[in-house]
Amino acid sequence: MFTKEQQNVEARILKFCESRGIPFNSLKWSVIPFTGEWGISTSFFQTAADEAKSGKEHGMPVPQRAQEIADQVRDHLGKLDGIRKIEAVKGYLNLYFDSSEFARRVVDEILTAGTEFGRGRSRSERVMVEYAQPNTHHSFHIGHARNALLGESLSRLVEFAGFETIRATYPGDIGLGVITILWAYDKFYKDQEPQGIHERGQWLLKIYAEATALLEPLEGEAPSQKARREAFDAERRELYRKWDAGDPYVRDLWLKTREWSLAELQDILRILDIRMDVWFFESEVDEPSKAIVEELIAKGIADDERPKGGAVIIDIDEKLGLEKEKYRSNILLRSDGTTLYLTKDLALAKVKFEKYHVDRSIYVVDYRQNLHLQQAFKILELWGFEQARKCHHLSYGFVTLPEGTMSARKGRVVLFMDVLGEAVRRVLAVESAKSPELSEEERRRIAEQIGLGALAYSMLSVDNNRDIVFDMDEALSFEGHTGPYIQNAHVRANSILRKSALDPKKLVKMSASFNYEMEQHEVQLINLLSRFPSTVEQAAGEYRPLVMATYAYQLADAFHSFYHAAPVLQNTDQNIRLSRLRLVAAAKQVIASALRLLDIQAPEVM
RNA sequence: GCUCCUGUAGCUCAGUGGAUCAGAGCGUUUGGUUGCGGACCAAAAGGUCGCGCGUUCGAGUCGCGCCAGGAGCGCCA
Repeated sequence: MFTKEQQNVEARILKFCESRGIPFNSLKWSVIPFTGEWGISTSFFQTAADEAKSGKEHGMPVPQRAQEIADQVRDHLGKLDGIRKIEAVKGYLNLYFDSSEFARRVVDEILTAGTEFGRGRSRSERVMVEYAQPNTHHSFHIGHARNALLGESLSRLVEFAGFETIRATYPGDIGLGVITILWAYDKFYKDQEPQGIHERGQWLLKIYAEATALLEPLEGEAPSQKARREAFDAERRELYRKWDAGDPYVRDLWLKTREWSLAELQDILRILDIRMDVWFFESEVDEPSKAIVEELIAKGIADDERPKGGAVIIDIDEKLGLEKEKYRSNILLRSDGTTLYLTKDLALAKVKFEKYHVDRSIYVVDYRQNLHLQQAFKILELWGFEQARKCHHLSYGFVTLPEGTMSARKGRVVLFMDVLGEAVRRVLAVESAKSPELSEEERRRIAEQIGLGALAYSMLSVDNNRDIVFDMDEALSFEGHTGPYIQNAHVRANSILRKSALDPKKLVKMSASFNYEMEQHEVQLINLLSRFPSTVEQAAGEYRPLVMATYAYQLADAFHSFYHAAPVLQNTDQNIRLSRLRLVAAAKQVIASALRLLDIQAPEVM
């Protein structure tokens, strides 16, 4: 917002250095750490160090010389337009803007742009984000929720940063796990079907746990037990073979139960306010992926050991000519010719680029699949697929429970719907006391927004590569560094605006000067508001919703402090009152925008 | 054995391309008569940033080596 002033100053510093024979690299500008005033700063340590290296001796340590240069530059610059004060301290040059002018510019820009404030310039690149890849025939748990929230927040960030964004989901609708459930369902529960979308989905998860128990070797099992287990396993494998061969009975059974899971998934995506553009299914890329393997074999990249009773193998390191093991080797087709997860990912990548014409493809998948995805990308490269380099794995840590890893096989999972239910219960307990005037329906709707806000924020306020140990009390906390704290700032801002009895549209058109002695918290709030656009860019560029989560909290924190320190409606000075009302409107706008980028609702009351 | 991730306050975590941050929340302690909504605010206490070398004018931040925890490594996804 003060780029013109900044460029002007930088040009003058360059000229000054040239005239003194001081070596000059471009300057790095940053905001002055909070001092109650707004400005930018740069330092001359690098300049002084460069100078020393170039052999020009001043007989003083670098920091001292940096301070000397800063002093000289300050004197040289003299008085500048739009700059209220220049100071040289500890090797730094600080430029303080005129606070009133700065505040006016920031607030004007936000109110004029509205929801568009902070949006990046539109770019030609098309980005696909793939997330929400739960297996069907299971149920959506809290780990899937982290993935979905992370992917959705990233999508919103990338989109808002100016890229055309395509959201893609890739449910694992086939594979040995799915077949295992089909087998158990057909064998033990044929033709049964519980009522209710979520009940039905969750029931499949129970069947899965039961089935794996039957199929896993037991400690010291008797010969008869072993025989039974092996017989079951043979049935399961046979079922998979039939599915692969397109057996109508198996396919029908598969489609029917798959639909149960998809209905549940769709409902959860609706609850999370996620609208997918593209639905990929593993089963769809199953056949195409076999064709790719044939090509890899023909090109001599993969080795077909099936004639010898083996599988189709690819030794990536060898083909890449690497001495040390890095990508290792893997199986592309089982010895019976069926595909694996890796195989299908090859075909999927091709579809993404060729059918949807994307320029960049982001995979939101937890870090246990680091090697898997590296292998997939490298195989594509070996195959000659140029866009393999445009594939990025957004690796993140997984969600565990205090008692250990979640395991669908062991039935040890925390289901998303259960957490949501608990969240709503907890919010309602607080809400009925705080907002007795709300209707039952309204209260319920807001409770869900707050509960989901708490959950989403707890997931997104931790950096990608860290594991989360899920703790209900922590995830659903409403106080302090939480989603509801931020939502509450939005509600308070709204409350002030509502009580002002001013038409919001009118308020936007009015002007206010901020030409009074501002409170420190007021300046800090404006300072943070001005940083929203650069925060969007950083978060999107680094694929890190955490950056936005941290910002949103800081902004809400600044607003709460402002709220207590600076009276708005009670202020008798009409100029201050109006300036602050516009500031509150701007803060409300940016808090809402930041929350939206985190896939968190911004309620008007709570 | 190889590869990757993590180690910052009692706990959960921030700390962007080095300097102008050793920080936030929770918990603990203390304040905030009516007040724009107390899901809040103000304040106190609390850390050799796992350890050791190295690079640099300067290292939670970069490099290397250890230690500790986690993850992955051919017919699961």
